[in-house]
Amino acid sequence: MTPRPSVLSTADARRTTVISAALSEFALTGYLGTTVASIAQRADISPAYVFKLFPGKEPLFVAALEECFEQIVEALEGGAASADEQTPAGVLDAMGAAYAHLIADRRLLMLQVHAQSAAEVPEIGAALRRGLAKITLFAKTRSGASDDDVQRFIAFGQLCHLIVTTGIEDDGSAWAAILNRGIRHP
Amino acid sequence: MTPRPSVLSTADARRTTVISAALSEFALTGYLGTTVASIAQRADISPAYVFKLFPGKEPLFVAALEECFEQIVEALEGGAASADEQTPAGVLDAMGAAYAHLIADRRLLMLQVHAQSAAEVPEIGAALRRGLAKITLFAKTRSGASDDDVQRFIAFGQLCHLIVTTGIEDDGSAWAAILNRGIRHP
DNA sequence: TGAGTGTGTGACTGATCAGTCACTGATCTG
DNA sequence: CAGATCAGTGACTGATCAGTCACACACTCA
Repeated sequence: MTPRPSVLSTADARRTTVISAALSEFALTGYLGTTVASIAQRADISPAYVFKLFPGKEPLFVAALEECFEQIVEALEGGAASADEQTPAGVLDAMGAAYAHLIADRRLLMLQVHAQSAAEVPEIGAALRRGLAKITLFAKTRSGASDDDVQRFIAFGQLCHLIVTTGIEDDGSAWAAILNRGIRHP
Repeated sequence: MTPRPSVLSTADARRTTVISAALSEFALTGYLGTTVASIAQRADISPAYVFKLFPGKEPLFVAALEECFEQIVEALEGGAASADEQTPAGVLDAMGAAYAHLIADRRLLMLQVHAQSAAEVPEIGAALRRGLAKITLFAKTRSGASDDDVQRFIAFGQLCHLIVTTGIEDDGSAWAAILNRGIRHP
């Protein structure tokens, strides 16, 4: 794209850019559906250099997924901090609202869905479990809610993913309305 | 495989076999990760003939997904019929148990997960919505439960999908135990 | 029996893509 | 300034795969 890089970056700075580009691209087209070339293009570097920064496509996906979960936990932290009432229910609700707000652009949500589909790849499955563990434990310890409530929190998060992937947020038909009940989406 | 087909099948019978093979293969490796050749091999025919029976890979996935939802609704029907008490809660619970039993082999569950990941493909997204609509409406009308209860039914189904794709059914760690609470899996 | 129809395949093609390699040019250090 | 190190790329390869096509073999029925 840019004819010549006027200034060279450090490899670490590039890696950050590439992870961000990878997050966007993988979220759009999934693990197998995304080419390293498309990530490189979004990051404004050559495909060859992507392979010099990361050992392969799979570690790149894992890095993007880890970044994704980091951003989610951050958002949950922020939400919890700004909860009106610091009761278990209040905090959990505020975290739900923060999550709903965070996934407005759908990148973080879609990447999780694609990761589930690619979980047979050992490293991806492991990264998914680590992220899920982080979120679950954080929700539990930060809110102090019961195990049942935390489970429900995650379950409705998954329902939210289904609603978005199927694109029925604004579907008014009877069945869609049942699933959309009380789900926040900005 | 078989050196020569001793007897020819009708195209319709072959189509049924191919759809079943496609269901298994797509469930294992997803939409993009599955080759038509692997489906053909499982169905014991040549890849070329698969393309004579179906116009392409995508319609084949859609057919498999439709078969998947048909089997699920059937199972829910069976479960509901055998409910101990025909109250909304009783019927919904029996349907949950039937679903848990049905997805023991994970093919139907994994195909749904992969379909979510491939929902950007218009025909696949549409098939996914149709199936979800069928299940939701059936759960609602057959059980007569409240919208909230039906929504919860679907949400916990999605949680169940997450548990299976991440493989934490038998994980005893604290966070996994929270998600596994009271989830039936045979 | 022979022509027509339906079942089924081997061998190909054209495109795509992860990953490699030899190389260029910029920056840093002594 | 020398030479070492680091950022970055173009051009390639080897493999894979959806889809095609010409053809072969099996049934059917007049």
